[in-house]
Amino acid sequence: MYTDSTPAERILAAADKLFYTQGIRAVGVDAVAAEAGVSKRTLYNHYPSKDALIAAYLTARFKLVAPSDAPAREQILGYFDRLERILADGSFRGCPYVNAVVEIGDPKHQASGIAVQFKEQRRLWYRALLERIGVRDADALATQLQLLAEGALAAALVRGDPTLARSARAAAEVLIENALSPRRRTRGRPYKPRRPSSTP
Amino acid sequence: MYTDSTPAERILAAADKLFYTQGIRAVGVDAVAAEAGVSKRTLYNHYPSKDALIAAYLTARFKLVAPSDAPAREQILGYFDRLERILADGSFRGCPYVNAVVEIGDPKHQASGIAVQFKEQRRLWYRALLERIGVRDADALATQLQLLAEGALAAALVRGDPTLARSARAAAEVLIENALSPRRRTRGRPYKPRRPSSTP
DNA sequence: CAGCAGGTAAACAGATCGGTTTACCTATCT
DNA sequence: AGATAGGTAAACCGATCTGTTTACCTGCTG
Repeated sequence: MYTDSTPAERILAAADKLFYTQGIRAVGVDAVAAEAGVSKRTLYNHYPSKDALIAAYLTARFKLVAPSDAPAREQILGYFDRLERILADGSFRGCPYVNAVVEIGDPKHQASGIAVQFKEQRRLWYRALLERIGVRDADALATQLQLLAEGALAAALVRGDPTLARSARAAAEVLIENALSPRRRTRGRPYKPRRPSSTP
Repeated sequence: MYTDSTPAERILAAADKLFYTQGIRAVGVDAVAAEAGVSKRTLYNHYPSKDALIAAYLTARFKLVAPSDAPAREQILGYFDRLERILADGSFRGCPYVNAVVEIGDPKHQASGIAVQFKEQRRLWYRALLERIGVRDADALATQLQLLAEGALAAALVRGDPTLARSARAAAEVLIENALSPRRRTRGRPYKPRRPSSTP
């Protein structure tokens, strides 16, 4: 398995597959070595510890969104479309960074730092595109769009429903639209007398 | 510790504390028994297996949102305010249901079903309130608000930033507002068939 | 050809896990 | 008083985990 590549590459590919699909704690180094078709000794020659292998696994997942010259708004919404396909994939098992933080527990672990870096990098990707669209407060909106995507990942993991990406996309459209249109109303909105609460 | 209560209660309280703050897989049954001030034999008398204890732990966390006769909109936004306090708490460690699904991995495990039930129950709570407000498509909006809350939990776990709850709340306000106001025509922005973009 | 870097296979060490068993103890109820 | 239910404490079992070690093998390269 994973022939035609260096041992280090095969080990990393095996770790990626097993760590993601089965969980970091559920997979032992023996299983990674076996999947890579490599002896345990060789694995420890390339990665001094399982923690180092975990860090390498997370760093290798650190892929930038492919740059595109499509309209910024389309790029953002296209990301949510891609998300739906990711959620529908049978091997989807949540966000690898969130999972790593959950599984490892220790916030001092290197994995947590890598996760934070990844999330911030992606947030800046949103923000740059939103600035090109010319929305109000691109920074705050970037955070909100990321919350939607993050929520879709977590919720789809629990529910197994890929269409949640479409819900997130629809919400993202509303938020972007709102940040484009002229301010409509001040925050403290007048109190509307509510109906008698007798009937739920 | 946990005196003045039955053994079963003490065991459950200990499991809740340890499972949530340190993770399900990181905590052994010996640790739970010790924390509960109970022998391992007694623990297994009350819960036949660790899996059963996990299920009991998740079920016990199954708390309804306290019913209130405050205006529905206030209740929803108040929930996001409470969320910020939860995220700011030093012992916050993410959503216990998502964490359990991630840590256990197996979708056939009882814990997954409990998690799904909890999420759906909460979604229905949103939906009932939204219907009282009289928004368009309360069902879809309930899902979206839940995505925001879920995203805030996951993002705050990796970033450690409680103000993400405020970002989620602001987004929720916009979405609710949008679902209340009469349909707006998109300003000269005709629908364009979306084109899938490439890799993450 | 000699040497060596880097590989395999497998045993090993020490720890921890879920779960069981043994032996003993103590409060309560008829 | 004596049986019983339910508790403690601790040893034990077999499996599994990370990481190390031993012994051997193989393909380059000077």
